[in-house]
Parts: sequence; structure tokens; C-alpha cells
Amino acid sequence: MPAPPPDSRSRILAAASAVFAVHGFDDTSVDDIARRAGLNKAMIYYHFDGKRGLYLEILQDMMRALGTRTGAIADAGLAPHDKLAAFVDGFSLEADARPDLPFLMVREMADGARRLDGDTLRLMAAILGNLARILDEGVRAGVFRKAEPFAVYLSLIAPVVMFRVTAPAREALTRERLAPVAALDRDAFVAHVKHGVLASLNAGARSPLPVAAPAASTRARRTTRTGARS
Amino acid sequence: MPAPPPDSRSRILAAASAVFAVHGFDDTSVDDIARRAGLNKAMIYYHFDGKRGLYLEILQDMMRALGTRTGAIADAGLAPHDKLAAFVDGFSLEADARPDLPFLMVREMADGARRLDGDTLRLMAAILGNLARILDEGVRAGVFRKAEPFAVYLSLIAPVVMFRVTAPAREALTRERLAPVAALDRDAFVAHVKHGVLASLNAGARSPLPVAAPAASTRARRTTRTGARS
DNA sequence: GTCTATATTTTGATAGAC
DNA sequence: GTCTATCAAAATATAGAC
Repeated sequence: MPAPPPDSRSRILAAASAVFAVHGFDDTSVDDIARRAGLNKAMIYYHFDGKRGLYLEILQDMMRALGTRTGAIADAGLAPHDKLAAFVDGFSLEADARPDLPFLMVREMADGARRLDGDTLRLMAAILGNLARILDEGVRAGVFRKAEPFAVYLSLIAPVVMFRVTAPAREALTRERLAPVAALDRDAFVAHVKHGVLASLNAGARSPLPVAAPAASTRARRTTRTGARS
Repeated sequence: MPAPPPDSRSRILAAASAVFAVHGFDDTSVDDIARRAGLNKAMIYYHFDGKRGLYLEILQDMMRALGTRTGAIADAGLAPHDKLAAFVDGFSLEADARPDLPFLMVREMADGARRLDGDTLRLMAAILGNLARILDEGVRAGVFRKAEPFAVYLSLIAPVVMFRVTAPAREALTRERLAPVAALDRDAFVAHVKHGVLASLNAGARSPLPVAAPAASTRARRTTRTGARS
């Protein structure tokens, strides 16, 4: 059967997600959302617990989707390396399905996570927990070195998310003929990110690495590379 | 001589940077800035070209500082690997000196770079240009594989910047006892990031890497590592 | 469920005294 | 250079008709 025409509630959710992503929570007016949904302000207060309630519901939907997706990956019958790669792809695929997600995530972080309640935080923690399970499995299998899950999380997810969020800025740089960065290939970029993280998690690699401290001039670089990995 | 007491103009700049970082451009009122600077609204319009003019001046100062710092690194007498590592440290050090910088950068990206003018974009392009020079030198020296400068830029800078920007969210996760991520070591994290990117730029490594496409199951992983690097 | 109308507050910006 | 006073516009939220 064809999808039923969206009811007013889901029309509001879709409109709000788009407008919050582009303008942010504070610069979005309830009227903007209503107009975009083809409804009026009062309908938003009828269906949701105010502007913030609507906002939180959107964020929770997204976090739940990411949690489900990454949970399935952690449970799958794959080698740890492949689970980790799939974890990254999971974010990228989810961002394809919900283009507003990267913007909403980044905005909420920049806002100091001010609006997140316990439920939403729990959903976010579950995503991190799924990654931690993958990493743990890799360590026990002897293919990953021990690493802080959140550090791995950020070094994977931040580039993927910021690739989307910088799209308008890259457009501007290209338009002004300052740097031709608008047309970069998304999948090649994601592959680049996976490559880097997998390399640095390699069980044979040194932990913080010989790269060492800030501004360390040239401290003899001993190429400690035992060849590692089975 | 001790620094002279800051004049009203620089008091406004400092106050505005802090308030913009925490609340964003749109949710910051000119009154907020004035109050924090210990002055009043009219002084802002006396010294600057409105709210947006003030904002752009702050962003340009920061981009100029980053451009100068990374330019000096690109020109320094270091091996390409060390220049690249210093480039990352440069961002981290600049973020130490100006804690508002990561928040302002991320917010402006999420806002679609809406408020950036040609001058500011040029300053941003210069930073990317400095990285491109480092990469190019590494390729010519045979120690880096060829890579898209912006891809390298994002995979280095996004994690470093988001490490700062997620600080409040990490506090909340820790406070709610959902994940103990508040106290992660900053320098260890930066080292982790450098490690990953350097590993993936290694001249001996395969380009997009066998990690390959989304959901690609297990395609035989050939550990192509010729040992490379002089 | 859907709408119009409106109360209340706050905003960016300026005029003009000192 | 620094201030007070104020305007015009826009915001969130609700009351109440249909």
C-alpha cells in the first residue's frame, strides 16, 4: 500500500527538523515551523509540549535510530575491523536518510547540551556503548590496541558529521574561487576516515605514538613499526 | 610595563566573543554583550558596525591568528611529518589561547556560513593553503601519498575542535553517570588524532584502502605495507 | 483537530543629552 | 566617549470560536 498522507503531527516533525537544522533552536520561530508544515502555530502547542518538547522529540527519534543501527552492527557476525567500519558507515547512511541530523547534533553540542534531558542523554550513551563493545571485542581478539572509546568515537564521527556541516561553507569557498572544495566525494572521505582510525587502532601500533608532544622540534623519530597485525 | 587596562573597544570584543560562543549569534542580544563588558548598548554601535560587524571582526581576528601560526609551521625547517603534527598542535594551542574559537567556528559552519564575507573566507582559505603546502612537500619528498587537502584538514581539525565543543555534553553524560567521558586527556586525544592521520597518509598505504564500500562484508584485507618512508 | 486574535516580553537600532 | 530613553518589529504562548 502507498504511504498514507502524513498527518499534521508528522508534518510538524518534518518541518521542525528542517528549520531547526538550518536556523538553530533559538532563531527558529514557532511560526516558521507552522508555516512550513502548512499549518498554524496553535497546532504545535496542541500536539507537542511547546517548542522545546517538539525539539527533544526530534532529537530522540534520531538518537534512537542511531542506537538501533549501531546496536545491530555490534551484534552482527563480523570481524571487529569490519564492525568498526560498519559503525562509521552507519552514521553516514543515517545522515543520508536524515540530512538534518548532523546539523542538529552539532548545534546542540555547541549550545552546551543545554536542552538535553536524561532520556536523550541515555540514548546518546547507548550509541557510545555500542562502539565500546566493538572495541572491547577487538581488544579481546588481539586485533585492536586498548583505546578510550570516546576518543575513537570522536575521531570517527566528528569528521563524518563535519563533512556534512561544512557543505555550505565549502560551497562558499568554491563560489568565491578560493578553494575548490565543494565537490569532494563523500564516500572517499568516509573511507579516508576509516583508514586512519583503523590504522591507529592496529594492535601493533604504539599508543600515543612517537609523534609526541606539541612543538616538539625534531626528537629523533624511531620508526617503531614492528610490522604487527596477524 | 604591565598591560594597560583594556579600553572599551577591546572589552566589547572580549565580552562578545564569550557570549557569542555560548549562546550563538542569534540568541545573543546586544544588551548581553554590553552588560558583560560593563558598558551599554550604544557603545557597541559607536565602536562597531552593528552586531554583525562586531561578530565578523572577532572571527577575522581568530582566522588571522590561525593563518599566521600555521603559515609559520609550513615555512619552518621541519620534516613533513613533523609539520603536519605541528599543524594539529597549532590548532589545539590556539584553542587554548582562545577557548571561544571552536564554538564560534562550529556555530558558523552550522549556520551555513551565512555571515561570512569575502575577507573572512579568504582568511580561512589561507589556513587550508598552508596545510596543502605541507602535504605537497610530503608528496614530493615521497613520504606522503597524494591526498585531498580538505579531507586531511577535516579529519585532523574536526576531532580537535569537537573535542572542545563536546565538553559540556561530556560533563552532562558524566554527571548523569551514563559515561565517564568528562575527564579525558586532551593531549592524549590530540596525539591519537595525529597518529591516525599520519598512518593513513603514509606513502606506503593504499589510497581509499581495502576498508572499501559501506557494508562491504569481508573482502580479503591485503596488508599492503611496503615499509616506505625514507 | 484546526483556526484567528491577542497578551506579554524582548529585540536591534538610533536620537540626543552630557 | 559614554549614557538614558525610546521606537518598531518579532517572539512564545494561550484563549476561545468553530
